[in-house]
Amino acid sequence: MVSGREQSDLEPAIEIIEPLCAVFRRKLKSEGLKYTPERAQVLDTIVRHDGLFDAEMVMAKVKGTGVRVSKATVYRTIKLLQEAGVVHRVLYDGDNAHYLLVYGQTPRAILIPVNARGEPSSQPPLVIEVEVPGLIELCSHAATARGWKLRGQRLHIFVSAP
Amino acid sequence: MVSGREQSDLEPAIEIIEPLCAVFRRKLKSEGLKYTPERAQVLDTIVRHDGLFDAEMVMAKVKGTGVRVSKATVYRTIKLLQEAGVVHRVLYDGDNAHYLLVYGQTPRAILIPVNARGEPSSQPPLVIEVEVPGLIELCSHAATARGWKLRGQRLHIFVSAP
DNA sequence: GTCGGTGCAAATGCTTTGCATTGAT
DNA sequence: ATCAATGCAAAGCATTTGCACCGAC
Repeated sequence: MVSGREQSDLEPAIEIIEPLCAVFRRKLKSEGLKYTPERAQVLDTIVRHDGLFDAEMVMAKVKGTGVRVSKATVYRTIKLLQEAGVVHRVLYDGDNAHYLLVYGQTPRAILIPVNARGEPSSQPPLVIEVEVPGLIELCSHAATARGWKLRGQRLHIFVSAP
Repeated sequence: MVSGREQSDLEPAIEIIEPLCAVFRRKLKSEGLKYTPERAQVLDTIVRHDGLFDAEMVMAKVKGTGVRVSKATVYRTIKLLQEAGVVHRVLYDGDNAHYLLVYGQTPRAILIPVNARGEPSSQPPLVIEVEVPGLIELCSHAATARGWKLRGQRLHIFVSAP
């Protein structure tokens, strides 16, 4: 039980929307782009959504707010957010792209439900925080040993019903 | 320098094509499907290719062998190979699906070159074997703790030029 | 008042599918 | 001989783009 939280899946978002918004606005300004109500609404919707999301989800949630945003703008805004480093694209099955809001730390792992054949199931994937001791050092070593620089890592864990 | 190997990128494939082919034929037979020259050629081409591949690569390589195989058949065969557990689909950027030949063990990690912005670069990803001590136990624990069974895991390591 | 932004619809590109013909068992 | 497989071309689908009008700076 978490103390002092009324709406557990909304509160965390509120706390981080300001810095994220600041990063986004800074990126826009630095490129002579504009902070429009549509872009604000898309970012807000994404921040309030916990876990992975895709363009369709954002479309649907934005529609609920009364702000009208087109498909094209959703895609265009997500791309801008990626460039700002606020959103990462995560592909975990064959249908469509999913995205992940990141603030500061990159999340540790994604649980991806699959069926017995290893095909993605209809269940949504789950972003989890798994502490893998020494993982970053190990990845960093693997990268530098091959002449690269580590930019990030993500662990995909495929799971099925027991 | 590897001793006793004349064609380093072809030899390993030769050793494993037989068991893989056997698995594939067993799967086909068990479902009343047929082992056709086209399917044989696609599997052979994939086995001879080291690392990740996509449909286009297979198309191009098959074309070089003289056996004529259509795009549709390549896709259909890859799907069958996935069902047989011989090929895994791996998505690492937004353009098209890539696949990985697996025999026995699941490979450890994939190095994914990205640019400074985190976007996928034009460089092809690299399948590497990284030993992460305790990783499987850790994934297994993360899965079972949430009521799932571990089916596999894959580490994506994002790298860029130093 | 200027650009850049938006919505719409058309375009794109990978992947899948319907259908008539071909071929493995 | 039968029933599935193939090739082709058309269909599907997520994502992108061109363009005319709109609005943030």
